[in-house]
Amino acid sequence: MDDTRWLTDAERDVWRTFITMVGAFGDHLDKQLQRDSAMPYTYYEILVVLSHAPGRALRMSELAGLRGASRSRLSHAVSRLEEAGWVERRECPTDKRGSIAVLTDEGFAALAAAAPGHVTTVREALFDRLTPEQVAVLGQISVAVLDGLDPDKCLPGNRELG
Amino acid sequence: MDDTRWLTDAERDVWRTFITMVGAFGDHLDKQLQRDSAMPYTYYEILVVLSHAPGRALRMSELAGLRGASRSRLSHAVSRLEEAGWVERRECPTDKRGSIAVLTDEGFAALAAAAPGHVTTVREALFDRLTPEQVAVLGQISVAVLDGLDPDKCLPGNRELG
DNA sequence: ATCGGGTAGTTGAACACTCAACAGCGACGA
DNA sequence: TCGTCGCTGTTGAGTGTTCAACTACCCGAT
Repeated sequence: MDDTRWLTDAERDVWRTFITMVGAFGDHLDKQLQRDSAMPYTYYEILVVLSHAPGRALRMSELAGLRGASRSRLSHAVSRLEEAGWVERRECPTDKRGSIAVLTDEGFAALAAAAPGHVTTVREALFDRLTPEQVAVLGQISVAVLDGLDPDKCLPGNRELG
Repeated sequence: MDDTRWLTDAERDVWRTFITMVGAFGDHLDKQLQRDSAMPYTYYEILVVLSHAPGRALRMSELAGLRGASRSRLSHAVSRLEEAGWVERRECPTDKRGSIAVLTDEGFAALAAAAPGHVTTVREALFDRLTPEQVAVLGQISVAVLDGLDPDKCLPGNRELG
């Protein structure tokens, strides 16, 4: 009664290499940002998204949607970023339920200071190690997998600051 | 004074798609295992590695090395797995500093029960969505990136149970 | 023998994320 | 007007990870 479609040996090799790479790569990214800029990668991404928004401000739920994060997670994160002086909360004028996260000048400066090291890490650990063809295929793979995970969003490109 | 090699537009698109995919895919994996088998993915992997070891037992540091985890993380994790009755700690006969993690029969049963759902999730979310060529390139990419992250290990294949 | 440096593993605090519950507000219909 | 329902955002508890000590032990050198 086992109708599970197990992985072939070749698939298993790819799978284990892939999942190990993803873990090690994520650790590498996080450690660099934590060491050089005292922020975890997820917080960096929040600052990036805010920095691209008009007025460097976004409703909490929009911010959560753009980053694929839960409202709870974002609320906790913004509280931390507020303590650091990088983000402020404002009331939403059109909807009293809402609250708006605004990137402060300090937050933008912290982001600008963190970006070169982060982008360099990404380049050295990823793009410099791949051929242009591999990069192209990686993009196709990512889109294909993402499409399968749900009726998805957050693909529209965010410009600048990697 | 900016000698940072920034990403091109095309690279940035690939990067954002890739990092979003990795996050969403990891969440997907974790949620499935947590929901169906009450364990996080990292614990599943510990059980997998133990199940392949001779006698289903490994020194803590070997286990940590094989899974790319810190000793601290592994120690906490094994404590949890011990509470669940899935792993036991034994003293190491040849080195009194050491301790040995042993997979219990219950732990093996839990792993066997969790494996089909997990493998099915991996297949549906990843392999079923890619062409054989893309899978092959994904393997190459993973090896290339992993090679760059440090004088690496943990590539030797682990057989069975995905 | 024992001293010193390195290794193995554990611990507790701090941090990040999840989950479930909650309060507050908007929108729509009776 | 008044409910009701759904949405927004926050909160606190529980879980997992990291970091920095710390203990206990092995090993090699003097």
